[in-house]
Amino acid sequence: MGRSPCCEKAHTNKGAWTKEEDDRLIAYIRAHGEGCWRSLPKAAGLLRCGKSCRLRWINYLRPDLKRGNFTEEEDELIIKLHSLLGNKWSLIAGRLPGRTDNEIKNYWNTHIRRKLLNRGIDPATHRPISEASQDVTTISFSGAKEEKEKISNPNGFIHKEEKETPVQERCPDLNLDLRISPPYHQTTQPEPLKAGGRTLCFICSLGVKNSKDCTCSVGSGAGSSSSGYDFLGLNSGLLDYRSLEMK
DNA sequence: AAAAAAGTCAACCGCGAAAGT
DNA sequence: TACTTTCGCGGTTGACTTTTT
Repeated sequence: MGRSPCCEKAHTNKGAWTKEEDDRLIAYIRAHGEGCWRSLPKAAGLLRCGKSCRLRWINYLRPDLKRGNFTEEEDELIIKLHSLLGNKWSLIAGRLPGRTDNEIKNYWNTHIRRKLLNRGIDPATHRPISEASQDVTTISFSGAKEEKEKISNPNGFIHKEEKETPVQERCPDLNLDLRISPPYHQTTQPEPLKAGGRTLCFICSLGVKNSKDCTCSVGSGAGSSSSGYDFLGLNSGLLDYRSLEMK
């Protein structure tokens, strides 16, 4: 079987977009809106695959993009959100108007990681590096472990003992590769989060705008991300970690 | 001034989930 | 229910720029 390609690769351009291609894409989306990305290139007269068009539009051409340097407030928000959500860049981007997941991901990898390391904080675990290297080991999740090993052994050398001795994780709080739900059987609808005196469903608590999965009707229209809700309970401490079950 | 190294970021790739049939 | 198609996401690459030697 296998997955069919999203477009005919033989007849598509790759690499950097030209001004003309940008103009065509902008003009088409202005006229017809964002729609079927698969058919868009042909309809717009572009020799690009739909995926490429989507990416170009979302990450670069969208009129509501901010661009420019990140502010200190944005930095701190990204760090906070990353500590809660991990590498869920699209969710993080959803909380930063005008920023894209790709932009935030790049910014994290180039700036914030270093910034946290300079502060002595492990960017993977958001804990002090000294603590992380002493007694915290992520069990059986290679990505997180490799990250830790990189931090504690910057030259890449890994001690055999460290590598082979499983150590119980002391504070397994925010490794979002895990189901961070306690043994918990939900027989009825989970109690929604409350923020600012209003009730939020899980979808809205993550800042997902206009989701069809929204059960509280807050996410649509004027009430969502721009209204100053305390998403994730960052400010109010209302975060219910059971609601952050990721996988 | 030139070469090498490091940093940046747009774009690509492959996968999983959702939607459609 | 099974299969196919499309979309969206996160990881990675590589071209380009900037800084250092």
